[in-house]
Amino acid sequence: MSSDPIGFTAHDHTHCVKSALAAAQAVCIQRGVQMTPVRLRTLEIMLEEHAAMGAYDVLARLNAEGLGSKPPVAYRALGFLVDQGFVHRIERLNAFIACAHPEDAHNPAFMICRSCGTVAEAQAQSGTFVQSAAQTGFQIEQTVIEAEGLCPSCQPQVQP
Amino acid sequence: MSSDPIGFTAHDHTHCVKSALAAAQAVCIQRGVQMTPVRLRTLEIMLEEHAAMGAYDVLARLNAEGLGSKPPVAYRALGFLVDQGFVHRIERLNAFIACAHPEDAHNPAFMICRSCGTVAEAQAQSGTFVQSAAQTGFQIEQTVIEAEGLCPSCQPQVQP
DNA sequence: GGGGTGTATGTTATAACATAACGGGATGCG
DNA sequence: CGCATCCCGTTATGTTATAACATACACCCC
Ligand SMILES: [Zn+2]
Ligand SMILES: [Zn+2]
Ligand SMILES: [Zn+2]
Ligand SMILES: [Zn+2]
Repeated sequence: MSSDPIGFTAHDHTHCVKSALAAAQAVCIQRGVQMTPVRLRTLEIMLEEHAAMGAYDVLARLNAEGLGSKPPVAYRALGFLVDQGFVHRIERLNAFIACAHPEDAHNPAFMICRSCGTVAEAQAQSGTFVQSAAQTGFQIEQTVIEAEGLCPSCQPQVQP
Repeated sequence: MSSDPIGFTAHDHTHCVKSALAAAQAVCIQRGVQMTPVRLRTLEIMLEEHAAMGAYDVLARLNAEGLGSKPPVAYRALGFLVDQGFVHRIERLNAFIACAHPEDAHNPAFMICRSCGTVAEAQAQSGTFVQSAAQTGFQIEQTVIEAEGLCPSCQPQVQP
């Protein structure tokens, strides 16, 4: 049983990988899309790592297991997982991360620590930005909400 | 006198380039930083174009005028302009765009039309996302707010 | 079984984006 | 002058992403 950080708080992590994989497979069956070995293993890697990974990092892991060595292999698997909502893309980092709560559809938002690189997923709420977009007649299909800063662990301590 | 789209509405555009350049130069003097020829011309290009441009697009324009042909020239000039707030980076597009209202410091937000590529700049307001970030103790330094969708001109018309 | 269709993979090559590192010229200052 | 700093130019390389083409396989229909 491992205890790894998710978000910025520690949590038991071993079982959630397995359950997330099982849930994803169930969703794929329900949607009539295929969770193939490469896609499944890619998702498993993302879940185990539980951190932002570049496509080439993922590719290296896949390659080490004989599942493909060329960029399109990783990009296609990641593209599928992003389309299905199991993985999110972090534009700011040109990287990917497993969804922290894939239960239901959502607009993700991220907090990226510039010091330790940890990425936490939150919910994006519709603020005045979305309202003003609607006012101008712009039809939003997708939003990118990413905040960069310092996570609690990386902030300078006030009292020594 | 030209009339080009800014945001999603037409507007007179000729004079605002000159005034924005003058304003930027004044700000540089005030801050004690140098608005050099390469930087100035880069900003002018961004203002004239008034659209998201890749660094290599900018570089091509600079090169055509003998102002530099190698990537670092463009990236350095753009980096300076971004640091000073005259230009914003669009993460989603790996591109840059001149600030639409550089008068005062602000957190920009963007609406990106996936059909025609137009990018409009809006103001990012602190919504519940920022609040929840504060709750978790995350200290935000910078935000990326980008919406992708269809601009008014590119939406399918309801009535023929 | 043969033939058509669609999806997923594998592979090559290249496009597109970005930076490290070095050297040189201008400027300012003690 | 000697030195620091900033800006610029260039070489080389690193990093991220996709176009384009070929192959494999499952599936359905006849
Ligand atoms: Zn998510
Ligand atoms: Zn941190
Ligand atoms: Zn702006
Ligand atoms: Zn449009």
